[in-house]
Amino acid sequence: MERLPLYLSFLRKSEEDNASFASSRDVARALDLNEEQVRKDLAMVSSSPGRPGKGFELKGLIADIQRVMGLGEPLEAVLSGAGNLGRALLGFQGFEQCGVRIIAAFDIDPDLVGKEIGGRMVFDADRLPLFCNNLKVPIGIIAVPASFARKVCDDMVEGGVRAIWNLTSAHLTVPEGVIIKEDNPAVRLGVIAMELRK
Amino acid sequence: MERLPLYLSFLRKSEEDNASFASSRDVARALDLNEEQVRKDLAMVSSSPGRPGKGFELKGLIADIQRVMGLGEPLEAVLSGAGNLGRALLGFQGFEQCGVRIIAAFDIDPDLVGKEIGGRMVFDADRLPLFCNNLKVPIGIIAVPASFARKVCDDMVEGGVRAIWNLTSAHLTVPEGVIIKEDNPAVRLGVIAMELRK
DNA sequence: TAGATTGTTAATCGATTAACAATC
DNA sequence: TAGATTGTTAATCGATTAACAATC
Repeated sequence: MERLPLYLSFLRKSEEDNASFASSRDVARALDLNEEQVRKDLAMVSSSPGRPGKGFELKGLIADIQRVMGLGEPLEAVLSGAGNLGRALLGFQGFEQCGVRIIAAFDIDPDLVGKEIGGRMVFDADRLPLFCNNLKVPIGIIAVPASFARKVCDDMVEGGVRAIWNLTSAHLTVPEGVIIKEDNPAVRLGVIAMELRK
Repeated sequence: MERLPLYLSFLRKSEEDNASFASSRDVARALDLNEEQVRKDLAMVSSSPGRPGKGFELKGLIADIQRVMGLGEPLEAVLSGAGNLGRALLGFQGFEQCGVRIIAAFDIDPDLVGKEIGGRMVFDADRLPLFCNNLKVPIGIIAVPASFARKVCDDMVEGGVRAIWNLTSAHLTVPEGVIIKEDNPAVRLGVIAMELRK
């Protein structure tokens, strides 16, 4: 699944170069992947079979990947925490390309509440549960200091959010049925360091 | 490997609570992991065997994990890009706990160069290769706009950096022997969205 | 001795890689 | 027909999970 966005961006680039077919080998080389793996992935998502000797028809393949990724109708997300990390996310281009749109931010800092950052309004953190409930927001992003993560997570669950992306160093437990993905930056960098030491 | 920091933080907490032993089950429950998996992990890193009926001795286990993670002598890292994301990383507590210390930041913005952020100096981006070479910095972090990522990556390789953490949406190819880890935020959030759609 | 928890060995699983016949 | 590339089937691999005898 995590390779789909990579495929998509490469295939779009190829299309701009006026190509009309792409072979697994082309894709694999451009993205430093295994050719067989790419072939298998593309066969999974493609609705029409690839043409032996030529590859996959670009237009159809791009449409298929977009369909699988749910593009065109991005899922909405709220962001809690409008500090440096939150602002970085609000400024990030590319979420829409991956099927997600951040529609609002929340913070407890009165100086930030009411401001607009990257085109999105910052609301008072207290209003997060009601906001999510009313708008049926399915995704929550936690970008607050670790000590507030537990509270924010609870608020999101209360608001009916179905998936949470936790960027803090706090470990969060959520009720059954809620998806949580923890991306602790320190852990990710730490793994690189450990690989280096070996 | 990515579980080691989690173990460490839980074990430290236990130690503060005046416990002297921790069983695999205790750890597994606290971190929502499989008991057998935890046992296997701990057996891997622990220099002294666990005590059947009691668990692992906290003090020794903590020391062992720290040793494996290389704590006490964190690896040094440079950060390229002192925008919102860069500043978030500079403010992040917890990298040291994972064996890495960011020692300097680099940016092309003259308004930022010469400033200090989170106790680290911001240097002109041009000076990155020389800086890394002189100080034998092993790790580089890329937090610039995607369009600059290729150039920054080349600079880091030129500077002798041996591992790169790429936080942009650009796909980077590096020479053999250099470790690269790509954490495209849009991809990570996109995967969550795809899981949600299923 | 009894109970809890370990370490080890085997089974399972999903993902990746390899091999090769099918086909445009 | 020949060549390139596909789709499929089997082999490999690493990680996780399960089972159970060993032991403090």
